[in-house]
Amino acid sequence: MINKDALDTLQKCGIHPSIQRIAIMDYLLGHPTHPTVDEVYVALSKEIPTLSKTTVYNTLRLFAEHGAVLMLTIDEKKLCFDGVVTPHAHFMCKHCGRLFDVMLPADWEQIRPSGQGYRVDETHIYYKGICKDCDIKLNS
Amino acid sequence: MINKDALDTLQKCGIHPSIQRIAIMDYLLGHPTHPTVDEVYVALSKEIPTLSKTTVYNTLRLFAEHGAVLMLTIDEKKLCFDGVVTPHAHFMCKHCGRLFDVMLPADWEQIRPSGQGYRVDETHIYYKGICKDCDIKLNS
DNA sequence: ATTTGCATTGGAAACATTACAATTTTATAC
DNA sequence: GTATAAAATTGTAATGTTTCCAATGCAAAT
Repeated sequence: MINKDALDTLQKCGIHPSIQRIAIMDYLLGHPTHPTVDEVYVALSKEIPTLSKTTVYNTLRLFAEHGAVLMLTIDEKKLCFDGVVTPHAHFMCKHCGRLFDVMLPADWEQIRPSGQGYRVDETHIYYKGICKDCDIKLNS
Repeated sequence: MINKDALDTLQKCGIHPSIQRIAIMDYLLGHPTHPTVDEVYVALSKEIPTLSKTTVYNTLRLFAEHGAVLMLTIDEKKLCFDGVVTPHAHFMCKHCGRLFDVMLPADWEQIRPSGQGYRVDETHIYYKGICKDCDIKLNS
């Protein structure tokens, strides 16, 4: 049952399930490539021909508001979504544009701005540079 | 001479100065509030009535490419610019939307993606939550 | 079966960003 | 200082993305 995880995630986050919502969550969980709204829309249009892009926008925003997905604003040209919500950081290759998940030391989330009265809900860490593949290509 | 710092910055970054470029850099240095393209444009239109928004776009992109300013993609609704390029982190208040500068944790440079062959050029750290002012307002 | 309240749809509108050709400004050479 | 070439700026048009909204569809509750 491929949709089981998707449904579980929605329920755990208090999001009312629907065909579209399950399909979108399922797509995110099955494609950990940080897709954009358009990528999700194009891919799912095949299974759900009536799917509206507005629904994808609404649904992904809803998911993000409920903490069911992460909204990534790393690349200024495109907004990406990540179905993996366990704490991790990202690396964006400035050459190929791909976005990678990276592990960080276990305690990095404890690092906080101190003494200014900020109530921190989310910590975001990302890096930009050149990935391994592109580094090899560029040096050959 | 208010424009001295702006001119110095441009020259240090190898950017050919012009009236518009100096004014835009001067504005960023004098307004550490992380303005958007539009805010810069509206503010500077008063002094330079012929200023084109295209110029503001081109100039800020040029600055960012030369490392003269930081492009901040923290808020998905708006792209902001920061004239302070010394390493620091940011805090965005989800209630009032303001963006604050915060000190980086002392050991931020230790926190790196390790062993995956990534060549890291930039490190970005930011937090989201509720700022002191809004926290007080919300609890009263 | 009817009502009520969300969710979805699709087209239109709003908005942000970029492309480009014309113009102006600045730099360089004479 | 003038002529020439190069670069920067401008304004409009084009593009692309995101949101709005009214109509429709669906599902749970009575």
